[in-house]
Amino acid sequence: MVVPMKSDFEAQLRAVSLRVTRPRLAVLSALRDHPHVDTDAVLSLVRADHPTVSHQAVYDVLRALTDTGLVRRIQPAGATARYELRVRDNHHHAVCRTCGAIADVDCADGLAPCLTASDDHGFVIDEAEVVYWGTCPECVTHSSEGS
Amino acid sequence: MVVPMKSDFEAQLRAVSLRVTRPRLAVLSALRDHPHVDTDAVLSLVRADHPTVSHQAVYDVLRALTDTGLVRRIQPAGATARYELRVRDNHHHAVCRTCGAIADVDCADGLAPCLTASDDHGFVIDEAEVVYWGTCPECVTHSSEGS
DNA sequence: GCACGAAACTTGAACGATTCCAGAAAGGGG
DNA sequence: CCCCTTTCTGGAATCGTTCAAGTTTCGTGC
Repeated sequence: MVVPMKSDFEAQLRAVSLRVTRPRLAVLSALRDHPHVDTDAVLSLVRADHPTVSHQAVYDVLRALTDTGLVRRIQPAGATARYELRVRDNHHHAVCRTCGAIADVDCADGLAPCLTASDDHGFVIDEAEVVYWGTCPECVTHSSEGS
Repeated sequence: MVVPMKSDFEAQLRAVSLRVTRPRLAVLSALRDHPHVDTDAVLSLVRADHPTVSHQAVYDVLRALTDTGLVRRIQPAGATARYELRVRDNHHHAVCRTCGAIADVDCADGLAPCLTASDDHGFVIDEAEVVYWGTCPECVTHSSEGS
């Protein structure tokens, strides 16, 4: 298993000079077990173990973790923010227009596709984010059943 | 000039069976003159000519126009929704992390880059949206000045 | 040119996600 | 073990967006 354990999270936090706190460890654990969850789901998951954690703490923690790069924020248009543990390979996401489900998608062109814009207008680009919009297998099935 | 005129907007609206109303023409004009504006800016622009237009009307119009494909909604993570007149070439956007400025970027690979995910997990993908995150020329200048 | 039904607009309130604030608690270097 | 700073708690405020009721306007058919 390559799944990070509690102690790993502790090391990761210290590595970016963040204090090791219960809420933070709980959030990291929640994200390890449930990728692509939104803030509310994180809160529920965290409270399963630590009922006293405030929603504000979860917002603070998620912000601190995204700012330091431990966690990646995904925010498809029109949906609430979702989070996943940051992994080095820059993979992208397929988002279902119907139910909002998110799946990981590896880069088509090996690494960092389209990272170099043809004409960048002087922008200094550090990341290319790709969202594949479509319909997930389940919703495809359901909609075809209905026809 | 290839800029659409009022009469063109009228034809476009009729083409998608939408009624031709003053608010709709005003919104289209505003977007023609100011690409990448948010709802609030659209409202201001529209009210310059038609002071009585309600904010709700602008939301309705923008929704109707995006639903019918006349207008494209852009919603970078953490920012409010922005809109631009839909153009056929599927171009993408460079977004400044500092000031939120948006610039059009043509596809690096000719058309529709990365539209085919390597493993789509059964998703039926109809669009690949690419956001280039970085720093715009102005913010680059300002930050280097400060150092 | 006029009336009628449906679509669109106005006004105003409600809503959900996120942020701000002040005070209490807890991490961790000395 | 203490103190200072960071973090957390609780609650209110904010922002963008949407919902709802009633009125106006578009555009088709007479």
